[in-house]
This record gives sequence, C-alpha cells and structure tokens, in this order.
Amino acid sequence: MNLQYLEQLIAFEEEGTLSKAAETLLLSQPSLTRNMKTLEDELGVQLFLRKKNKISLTETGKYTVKEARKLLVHEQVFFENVQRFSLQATTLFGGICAPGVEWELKNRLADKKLPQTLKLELLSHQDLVEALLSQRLQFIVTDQKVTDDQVLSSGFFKEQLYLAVPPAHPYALKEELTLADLANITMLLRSDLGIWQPLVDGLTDTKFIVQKDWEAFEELISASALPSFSTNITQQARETDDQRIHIPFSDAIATKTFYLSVLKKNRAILTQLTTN
Amino acid sequence: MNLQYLEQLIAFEEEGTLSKAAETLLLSQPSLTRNMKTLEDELGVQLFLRKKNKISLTETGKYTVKEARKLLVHEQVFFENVQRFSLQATTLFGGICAPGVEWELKNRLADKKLPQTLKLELLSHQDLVEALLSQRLQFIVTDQKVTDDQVLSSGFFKEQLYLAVPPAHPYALKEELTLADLANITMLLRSDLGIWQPLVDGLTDTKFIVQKDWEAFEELISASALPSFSTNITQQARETDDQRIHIPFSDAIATKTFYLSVLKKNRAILTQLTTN
DNA sequence: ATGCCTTACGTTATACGTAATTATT
DNA sequence: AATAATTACGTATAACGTAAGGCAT
Repeated sequence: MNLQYLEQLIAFEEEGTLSKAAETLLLSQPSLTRNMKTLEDELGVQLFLRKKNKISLTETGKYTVKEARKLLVHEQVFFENVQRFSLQATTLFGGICAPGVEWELKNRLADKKLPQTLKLELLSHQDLVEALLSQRLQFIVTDQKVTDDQVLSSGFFKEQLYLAVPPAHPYALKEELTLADLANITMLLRSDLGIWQPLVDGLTDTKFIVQKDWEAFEELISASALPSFSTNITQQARETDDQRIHIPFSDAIATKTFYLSVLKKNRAILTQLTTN
Repeated sequence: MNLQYLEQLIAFEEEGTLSKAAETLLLSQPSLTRNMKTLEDELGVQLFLRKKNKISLTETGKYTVKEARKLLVHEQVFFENVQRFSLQATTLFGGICAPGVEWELKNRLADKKLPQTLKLELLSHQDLVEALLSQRLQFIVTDQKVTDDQVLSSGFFKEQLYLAVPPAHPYALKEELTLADLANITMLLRSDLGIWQPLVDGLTDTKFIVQKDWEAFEELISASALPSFSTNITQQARETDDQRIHIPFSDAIATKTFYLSVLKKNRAILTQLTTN
C-alpha cells in the first residue's frame, strides 16, 4: 500500500474538494482522482460518496482519515528513530573543558581511524558532568576527576605551562622557571585562556598585553621580544616554527592533569579512546 | 517511503543473504540489491556493511529491522481497522429465532433500499439476547419480549396459524377453527417447525405424515387431499398459488407475536427497520 | 460561466529481469 | 566449481500530465 495515497486522502479531507487538494499537493486533479480510486481498491472499502459533481467522504472514509493520520505519525516516528539511532551509532559525542583539549584529542585519534565521527562541545565542568550523567555526552575531558559512583574517571594527559621567549631573552638559557620569576615583567597574553585563567589572575605583579585574535597574536609574537605563555599542547598544535625557546615552570599549579570520564557502563568508549 | 522495501529488509535479516531473501521474495537479486540501496538513500542512513562478496547489517541496520517490524504491524492494524469499520458500517447484523422471520424481514425492507446489507443468524432465544448485549448483533427478532434495562423491545409483527385444506375438504367452508378440530385427523407436516414445534407437540390426537424436504413437501401438498399448516408468512412467501383454502385457528396459542429488540443506544436501528 | 469530477490518451519515470562481471569460499 | 553481490542494459509496469467531456451551481 502506498502511504502517499493516505497523505492525499488526508489532504482531500482538509481541503474539501479534489481540485483544491490536488493543488496543495502539487498534483493534477485527474491523478488525484485515480489515486483515490486505487486506494479504495487496495483497501477494498468504499471511502467516497460520488455524486455527479461532488465527491465526499463516507463514514468509513472519515474513519480511514483518522487512522491514516495515526499511521503516518508512526511512519514519521520510525523515520526519526532510525536517523537518531544512526547518528548515535556513527558519532561520538564528547565534551571538553578547554579548547586545547580538542587539539590533543584529535592528535591522539588521528591514526586510529575511529568508525565514528567526533562531535565535541566546550562546556563548564558542571555542565559537562551533567551532560555525561544524562547521557547526552558519551565522554568528557575535564581538569578534575569526576566523583560519581556511575562514572569512571582516569587520567588522560598532562598539560605543562611554559614561558616562550626569544633566543635573546635573559631567561632563554634557564632550565626551568617559577611563576615568581614573572614578577615585574611585561608579557603578551592571548585571551580565552580557559583553565589557565585562575593561574594568570594570580600573577598580580606581571603586566599583560592582551590580544584576542589568534592570528594577530601570532604576528605579535614573531614581531615582539616580549615573553608569552605556551604549553606542550600549543607547541604541538603550532604548524610553523615560532623560533622561541620554551622553558617549563616548576610550580605545581603550572601542571594540569586532564581526566577522561565515561559512564561505567560505557567503559568500552574509554578503552577505545585510550588504547594504542 | 516504500513499505515493501522494509519487508525486503526484514527478509534479508531473516535469510542472511540477498540471494536467499530475493528467492523467498520472488524477486531477482539485482532488484533486491538496488532496492536496499535506495532504501538506504531514502533513510539517509548506512544499513549495510558491504564487503566484496558479503553484505551484512550494521547496528543501525539491525535497529532499523526492529523498527520496521513495528511499523509494518501498525500498517497491518490500520488495514484491519479500516476493513472492520467498513464491514460494520455497511452491514446490519441481525439475529432471528425462526426461519420464517427472514422472509417477513426481507419483505418489509425490500422497497426501503437500506444502505447496509443484511446479515442474519438463526439462534436460540438465549443466544440471541447474549449476542445483542455483547453487541455482536445489532438487532434481534424473538417471539418473547426481552426484559433487560439496556434493551428496547417492541412488537414487530404477528404470525397467525392456519389450516390449509383443498377446496373439497369438509372444513373448507368454515370461517375459523380451533386446534381441537384437528383431533383424529391425519395431516401433512413439514419438519423444522421452529417456534410452532411446542404447539404441534401438544396435538397428541392428530396423526402427522412428516416430510423434511421443502420441494417434496410442496409436491405432496398439491397431490394430496390431506390438510397442512400454513401461516400468514408462509402464504406471502409462496410464489405459486397452492389452490388451498386457509382457515385461521382462533386459539390464543395459534397467534405468535414477534418482537424486534435493539440496545437502547441503538434506537436508530429500530426506527430504520420499522418506519415506513 | 465557472468550478468540479471523470475519462481518454500519450509520456515519463520507476521498478524489474536477464546477462555479464567480479570476488569469495 | 559454486555462491554472492554488483553493474549494465533493455523492458514492462505504473504514475503522471494534458486535453476533452459532462454535470452542477
């Protein structure tokens, strides 16, 4: 049975005449006439009362319209269910707490050829945990462990803060620095610092020249002699060599550990993302 | 979307290969291949894992099979609902307690051109009442009133018992008879007397020659001089004139009143059958 | 006269089958 | 060799649109 004919029957019920219905259906009247006749034949039921110049629904016809509406809803639900399932099956929905994590994540998965596409969202820690628990996200990456009985949380990677200086800079030869070494100096700073924001906020004795735009910031760095921050992640992410020396900070807070968390029943996802 | 393709998908899931599925579907393999590809396109979803010589369902494919089964059940239910409704709308289901009632009923409705077809069942009084209450039958005709709060029971017609005798018979000139007049005489009797059986059983002083077959009984009547029973209904029903004189019995039990009963909420049916 | 339904007929599009191709067991 | 899926191509079925006819308001 052709479900389109049911839609056409419904259109007739809504429009009142075959002509108008045919118009809204972008179909010729003769076609609609024929289709309704074949629908009657297929159902083996009289749907219409045909007078010379007037066609109307029988009681059976009216009932059929009602039932057809239900059936078409079921068809629509089927359609949506299948597509939703397919989307769920072919994409991994993940959440991250900082933009840099996306770099690291895609780097690690680049040679793995995941069967799913990755869809990442940048959210606050609390939103991430909520989304994970509600199963809207299948995994999240955060800078704190998630303490929940249903959640499996394990260390994923570490991000180490560096000071990036031109080779001529006085700090360029040092093995390592402490944040205290930044007192009374001027630095270039990209805004949107993500997880490093609190650390920067604590550096009250340092002057920052802030630039939001990514490309403008890159230009500033190559043109200026002022130090800037970098991390192991940003160093990997950079394509062009920046000619700078990167010196790690030895302070504990200059090292952030990122945790990968999944629901315990989805342990397979964790394995998939971490093994190899 | 073509529901047949869903059936074909299900057939594939059941058979395991496109070839076998095509065979059970009475379809060529190439057609099935193409159909499954267009189904994928229409759904916008990957249903199959295609290897060189092997095709199998993806997880999405398996899920789609499950959902398709549901949808096809809904389609089947739709189909059956429509047909059941149509049957109910286009046929009046009635019950009668005696074969003669069918004659009378159809006689009365002959010139009315009912929109419904009549479907009659011959049942015992008790079965009739039960069928009416359970709404399996929409009306019943019985020889007793139905005493039930939900039921509307009204007189429909009367059947009067006659003695049918040849013109030369001694009773032929009488205006009326009593059952006592049948003592010590011999009569022709058709079996299957229906509601008149108890009355006949009470006539212990009368001899009966019983004939079951209808046509044979008619022949007997025209050939023999023996009296037989008739009623106003059988007189109407007979096409050929039987050349007999019909004399009514004056006894109270020789008159039966038939009642037409419907559920009170179906009063319209009673009106339909009795008016005009 | 205009609107509505139907019939008739030619055309297009969709679905199918046969045959051939390739790959796997 | 045999089985399985795909590709290619010609054919048949069905759905559609245009045109014409009939009937009603």
